[in-house]
Amino acid sequence: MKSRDKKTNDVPDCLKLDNQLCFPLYACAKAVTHRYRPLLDPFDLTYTQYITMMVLWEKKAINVKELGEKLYLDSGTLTPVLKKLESKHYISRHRSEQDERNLIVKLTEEGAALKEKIVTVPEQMSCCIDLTREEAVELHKLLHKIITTMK
Amino acid sequence: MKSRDKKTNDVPDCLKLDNQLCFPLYACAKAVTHRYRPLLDPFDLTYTQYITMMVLWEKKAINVKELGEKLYLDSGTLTPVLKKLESKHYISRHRSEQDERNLIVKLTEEGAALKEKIVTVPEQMSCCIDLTREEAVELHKLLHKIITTMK
DNA sequence: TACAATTTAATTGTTGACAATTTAATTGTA
DNA sequence: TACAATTAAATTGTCAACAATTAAATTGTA
Repeated sequence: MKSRDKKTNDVPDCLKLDNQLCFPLYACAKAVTHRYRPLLDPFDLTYTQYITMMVLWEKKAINVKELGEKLYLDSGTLTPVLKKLESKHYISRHRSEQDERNLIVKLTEEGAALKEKIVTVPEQMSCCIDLTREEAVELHKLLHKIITTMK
Repeated sequence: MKSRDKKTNDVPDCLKLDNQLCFPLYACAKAVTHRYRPLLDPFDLTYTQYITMMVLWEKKAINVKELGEKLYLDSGTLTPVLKKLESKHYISRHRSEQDERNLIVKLTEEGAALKEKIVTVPEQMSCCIDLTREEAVELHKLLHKIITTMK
């Protein structure tokens, strides 16, 4: 029924969009990110800028490399994101004095203060993801399993 | 333990990257798409081009609107993707004679032939996603639940 | 110490994603 | 029929993602 050669409409099952795991994953990630937009607009943040801020709320100072490891992003993506956040006065960017290769990113007061206002965002998001607590935990577990084995 | 106000390191739990569902989703989708790259390179296809071809292998002719509904993409994304696929001679693009607003996308012979060669790709992918059959089914179910409730 | 190797960010170039707008064709209706 | 409203795709502009390369600082070692 699900072998490679079994065909309906002369396409192997494994080449059908809906039989793949990757496509729902891709579609779902886009749909969720999309939902963030109206929630983040009032704070003048994009989703990528938001997750960058999340790292900083947990860790006041961090360099680009370490930030990239947490977010799975490289400096090519992060440099412009960080410059944007700096221009919004949410973060500061300075070279480390010990090692000038490192760029240290820090929250500004304004950036730190944002944390208090923005807690409504994850609350609103979890509302519109219509899963039970158990389903959410299960999904989280499965996603992490893939992420760790992929790395 | 997981209330909004419960804090460790003075960040509410709900604002921690790893407590969110959206971030693992985003990270996982990127990791999987990334894995496609070396598999698709020999066919000179990007992931987006690949899923576009998948729709066409199932449905020989389709217009941009319908294609966009299947892939959750708009014409702003699809127009350049389709032009690229056309330049690679995998598809043809023609206006419908009945309604000139519609652009009809069709497989070329070369594009149709690609299907036979590319079946190894989903096979290789399913190998490197380290889930049991049951886990994969469960993940698929959960993702679809989110996608449908989000739309 | 000198200089090769490594490390860190930034830059460049390509592709993707999407909002907002534009253009052209078709449909609805006064 | 005339023309307003709608529809489909393309265009424009912005941000994101990532490979590959570059520039600068640091580290390792002959």
